[in-house]
Amino acid sequence: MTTPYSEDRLQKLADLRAAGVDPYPASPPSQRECAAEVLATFDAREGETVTVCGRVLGRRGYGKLAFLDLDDISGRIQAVMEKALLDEDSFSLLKQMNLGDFIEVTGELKKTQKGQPSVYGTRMRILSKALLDPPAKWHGMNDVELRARMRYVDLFANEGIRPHFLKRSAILSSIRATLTKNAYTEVETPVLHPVYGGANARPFHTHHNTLDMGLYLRIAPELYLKRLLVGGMERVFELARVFRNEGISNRHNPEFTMLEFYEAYADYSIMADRTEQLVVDAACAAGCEQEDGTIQTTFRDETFNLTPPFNRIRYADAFLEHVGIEATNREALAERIHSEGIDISGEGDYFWWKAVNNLFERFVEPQLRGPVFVTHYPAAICPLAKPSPEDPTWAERFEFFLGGMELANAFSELNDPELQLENFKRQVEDSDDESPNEIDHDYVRALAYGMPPAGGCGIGIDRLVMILLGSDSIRDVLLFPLMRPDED
RNA sequence: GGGGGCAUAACUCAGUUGGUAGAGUAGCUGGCUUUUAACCAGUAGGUCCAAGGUUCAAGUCCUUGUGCCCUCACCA
Repeated sequence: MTTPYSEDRLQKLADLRAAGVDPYPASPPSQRECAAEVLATFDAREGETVTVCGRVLGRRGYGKLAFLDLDDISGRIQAVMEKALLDEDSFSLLKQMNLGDFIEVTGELKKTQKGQPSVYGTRMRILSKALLDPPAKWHGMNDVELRARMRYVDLFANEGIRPHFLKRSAILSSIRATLTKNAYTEVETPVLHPVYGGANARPFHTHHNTLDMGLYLRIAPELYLKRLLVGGMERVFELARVFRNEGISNRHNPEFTMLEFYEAYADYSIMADRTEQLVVDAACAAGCEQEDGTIQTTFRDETFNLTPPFNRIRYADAFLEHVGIEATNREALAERIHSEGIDISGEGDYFWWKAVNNLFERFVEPQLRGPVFVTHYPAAICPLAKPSPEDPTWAERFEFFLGGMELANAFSELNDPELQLENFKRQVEDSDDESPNEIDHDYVRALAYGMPPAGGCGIGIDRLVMILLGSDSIRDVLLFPLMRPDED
């Protein structure tokens, strides 16, 4: 999509240069103030001379007078360009200016006849000449494809987009604050993994030239973060960009952000407390607090009450309620699995419970509007979780559901190196294309040095942001979602 | 990967049973000293996503391809 620059803009650029004006000057404005700051203090400062900068997004011109709307991150301010007040060079510059250009205006704070606080320019300077037209001012840029491909235009042409992404940023800050407040340390672990693990997903492959070795982009930071528990770092978290070579949908992007946090001497239940606090704090940071003190968000036409505490139910109980069969009733389940046309693709516990879980996903999960913690998952499908002491059929694990989506997944972390090795071996034997096909022996060795009992949790941050901001698609909360390149 | 939908000017969109391409905004020219979607007059702007096909004639119908959207599958 090569868009040739318009003739007239190129002409104006040439005219500027011919007049000895640098259209892309190096020197920054010396005493620049932002629009919101000027407007907030306007009444007290009327008559003062200030300098404001911004992108020209509106212009209403007269013969010897023009009104310009200057847009900066804080807001918009009107500059009045009156021939009688401006120096001659500045007034003639108006001719060479287009919508979309960045300019600097110095002038006196004064209200217009209609009472609008404005800067009456005495001097103007071009800061950056735009060669492409901004989208139509009233309609903005609507096409979702264009908006995502050219987010740089979306951000300035569509109202509300910058605040929207600033809220995502506020949620991330809130997460860091909540965890730091609880004595967690933020860490960074490798993105390039020689062996992939910590989740079931197909990885991206890459290659290191000098070492001549294959590498994977991480599908989860889990196994490295738990190595840190072995090393004695008791509370760690990582806001990790992870990569999964899977389908793309309105809730899946090949790279996404996952928060993982691990805490020694904690278990899945304490992690549920932490998750609750993280979600509540993030919701407040996103502005979900209501006047009556409740915390609410509306996502896909459904309103969710995030006022703590969140419900907790057992997997087996939810299963019985929505499927109508005891999760341990093998005979009845076998019949149901068969009648639903679900394949049991192999022998043994793993495949059996995978089929049972298939029923759970199909009949229970859609009912879980949330916020709700589902606890005690079948141990056979939880190779990294500690089996429950009361009944090893179940693992000390929860998944957290909100807005009909799985948002978080947590365990009491398995720290028995021999059991872990067994689980890894079974995983590799049963490898069905999704699960890791190689054993991470270094991780097992780390466990053998002793890992304290610990709880760990992973939260899908993009989905959390979607729900808190009421965005229907993951693409609306990613600045640059993955797209096929357009030909050009 | 399966099914469905969309693709027309820089942006937002019209375009009838197939008959030779339209508007608003942005741009350009002129006018205008209080507008805020400024206004008035004029002007310019198109490989109708691409390639084939049917037809006297295709933006419109058919086939294939490309991109995006929705949906199902997959993604614990």
